[in-house]
Amino acid sequence: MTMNVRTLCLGFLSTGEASGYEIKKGIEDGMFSHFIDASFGSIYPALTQLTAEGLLTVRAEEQTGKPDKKVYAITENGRKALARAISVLPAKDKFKSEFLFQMLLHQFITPDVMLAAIDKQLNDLRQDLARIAECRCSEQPHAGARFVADYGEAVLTASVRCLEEKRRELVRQTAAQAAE
Amino acid sequence: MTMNVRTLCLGFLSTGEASGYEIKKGIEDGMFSHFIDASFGSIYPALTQLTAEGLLTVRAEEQTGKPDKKVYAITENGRKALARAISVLPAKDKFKSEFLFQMLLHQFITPDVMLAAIDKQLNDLRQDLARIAECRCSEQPHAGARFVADYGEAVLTASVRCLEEKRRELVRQTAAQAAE
DNA sequence: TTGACACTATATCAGTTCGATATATATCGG
DNA sequence: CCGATATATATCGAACTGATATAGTGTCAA
Repeated sequence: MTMNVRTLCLGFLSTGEASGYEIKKGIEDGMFSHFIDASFGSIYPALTQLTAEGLLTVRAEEQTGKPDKKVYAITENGRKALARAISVLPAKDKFKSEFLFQMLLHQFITPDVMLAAIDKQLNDLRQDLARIAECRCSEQPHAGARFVADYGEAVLTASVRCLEEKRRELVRQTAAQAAE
Repeated sequence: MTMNVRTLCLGFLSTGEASGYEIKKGIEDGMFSHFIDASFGSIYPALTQLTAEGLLTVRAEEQTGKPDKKVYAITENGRKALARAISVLPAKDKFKSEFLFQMLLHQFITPDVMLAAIDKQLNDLRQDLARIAECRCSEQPHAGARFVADYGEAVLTASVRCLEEKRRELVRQTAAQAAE
């Protein structure tokens, strides 16, 4: 699967036309955000390239009260390229966590730093859960959206539960050591 | 948190000396693998740089039956730099999944491609679970290792359960449509 | 015995992506 | 009127991946 920013843009635009800015925001806030991210520095060049290849069309749109924008739309060739790119066995998921790195090397940090990290992590996870719930309400829930929402919710809920237990354990231990 | 390959190497070497090759293998097979990855192309330059800065020491070791290797060990300054790097609030977790991208855009793929993708994903998840169980047995389980193992196991188990249900649902639907 | 393959080991490099920054326009609150 | 925030596009250095090169050693079947 050729999973790069190009394919991501094609995927996003398969649901409707949008500008580079709107793609970035849409990826951050919508269903894509659970498992993908992309920066302006990769989106804008990708859109220019895809347009040059005839997989997208551009249209300059003047706006009142906002800067003008370039609205991109997917072409028939673009849809074919998208279908081709995602009809391959997917690569393995990639997960990067500074938090777990910190937890594994906990002997190098103080208990209060550790507790702060856990609380931050719990907060991040709960925000993600809230965003999924929001997507469920706002977007029309076709089968694909329901799939990724259910999957994301299952994973995040399990993470929160595990972390809450770990947190209780840590507080208990710290209190016990302070009592000595 | 300055979480880059440099910090990763310092973290790995905090548990004992190793060569660049051993670091790569250790990251792939051990506890680090659940939440981090790094390539030779980033590890080797990082080790050279860290050594030049006095955070590591090198020692050439001749081997019989294998090519010679450069064994790196962390210095006192290296431990300090590591402690400094991980005593900061961690950045948010990053999760990339081609699989979920495919599932979100399921209308562009055929049911058999979808089923193959789900089976591959289930297989990947189960392999990860097996690796965690293996780490639990082989490595001496200090608190940090138990933390990341429990966390990883909770997340992966939830993923597998969710996916198994989704798979059953899909098979049921496909059979129903074929019967029409 | 030789050729294919796999493992150990280090190194480099093109291509991709991130994160920061620059630039511009417009709205809104103080 | 100033500063903050939002919309919008673009660029660029730094970091990282994935592929490739190089080289020594072991194994195993044809």
